[in-house]
Amino acid sequence: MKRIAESTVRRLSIYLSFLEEIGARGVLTTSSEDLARLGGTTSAQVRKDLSFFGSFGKRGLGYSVPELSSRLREILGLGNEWRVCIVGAGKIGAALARYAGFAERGFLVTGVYDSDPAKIGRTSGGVAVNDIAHLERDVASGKYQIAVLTVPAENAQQIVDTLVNAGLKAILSFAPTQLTTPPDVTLRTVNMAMELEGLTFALTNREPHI
Amino acid sequence: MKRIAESTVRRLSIYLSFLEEIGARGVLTTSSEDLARLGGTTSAQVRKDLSFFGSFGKRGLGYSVPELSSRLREILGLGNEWRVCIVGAGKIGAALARYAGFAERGFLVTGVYDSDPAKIGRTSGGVAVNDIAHLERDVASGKYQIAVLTVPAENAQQIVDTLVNAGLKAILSFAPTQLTTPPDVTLRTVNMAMELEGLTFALTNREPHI
DNA sequence: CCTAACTTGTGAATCAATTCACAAGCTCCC
DNA sequence: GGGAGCTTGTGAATTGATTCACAAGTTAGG
Repeated sequence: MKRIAESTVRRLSIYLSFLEEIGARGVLTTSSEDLARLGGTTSAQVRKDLSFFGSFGKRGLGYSVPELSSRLREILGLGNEWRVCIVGAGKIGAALARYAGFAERGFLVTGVYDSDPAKIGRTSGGVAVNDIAHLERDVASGKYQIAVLTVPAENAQQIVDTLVNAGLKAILSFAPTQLTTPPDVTLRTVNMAMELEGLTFALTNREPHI
Repeated sequence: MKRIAESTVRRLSIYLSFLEEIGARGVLTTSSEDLARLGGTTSAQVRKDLSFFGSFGKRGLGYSVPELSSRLREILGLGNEWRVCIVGAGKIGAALARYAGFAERGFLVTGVYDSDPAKIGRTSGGVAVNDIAHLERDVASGKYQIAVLTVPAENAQQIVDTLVNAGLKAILSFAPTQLTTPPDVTLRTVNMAMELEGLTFALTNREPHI
């Protein structure tokens, strides 16, 4: 299969979330035009995005909401459940561990890891906190498919290396630093300071008014 | 000034964070090659990114670390402090309110808002929680330049509309839904479910092995 | 002062993503 | 059955971002 752009995958997520919303309201069919309006893009973009994966609509009619939902869930790999661990039992780690949105989408947080002896053995966001010394062993044994990193920037790369060594293939990092992984390991980074800087850039460099 | 791509702005943030790191270690000059290596890009990309804003280096020599840092801080609008409010005093809101990374960069969280009477009057992440009924008034009076939204998807668009009405120009949303703003209001969205779906897409659609 | 060794800044070329535009297919209704 | 009215799927065209490649500037050393 041809390489799919990250922007396309992000839009598929958006389409799916709308399909589920209108599906829950009982809507049975929709069109690329509807999906575009709700997702802030164009109908041609929607059709092009979907066309990378097949042809799911009916000309003249549009798309079946349940069918397209189910196809997108399949494409996005949401058919089965995913076991997730959170590394770093700080405030953000705890908030994520109990974030309901994860469970709804089939992401099960089944372990939290930290290096602080004061936290090990307690729970964080309803999940037991384990000693980070066991992380490599647990990942290697296949206990998790995805790791979420909420650790300080200083430790992040070393933990990534440990996870990669143990065979993990997918990491979501909240550490405010640039990380590197081998090409077969997917890494996504959410950097809040960077997002805010995007805003202050816009505030600073905007035309005074139109 | 010509329109700057969002990807360029993100890279400027990365360059700045490296410049500050090596600057703190006493390094005085660097090159586009160094910045590229650390930031996971190419030296031509670094030079092109910088060229949109001026010419900050010396041929044959490279860039002065303190000077380029200061130029980038200026470009990104980090010269002054920014007053930020957090709307939604849940777990994530509280974690963000006390996130040290914000203060370090000049982002001051000076107010938290919520609609839950049980939370109003208490503190969240060390900041007083106000009644969301006062949000519009406070924004309109210029108390904040940036709002961070950590509210459920259902309420998010309505709060965005309130903020826009009150004259706010920059919003960072953690609500898992697509939001719309007028063109003169900058909105960035961080959607954790979407990030995880990017990972499962990769896990599901990857070549078995090379 | 002149050459060698670097590194920037930037047009031109390439590569990637988005938009256009239209043939083809489907449904409904007369 | 046939035409009107939609909407998809997709090559072609366009727009946008990245990479190339090299002239021009800088330093160091003899």
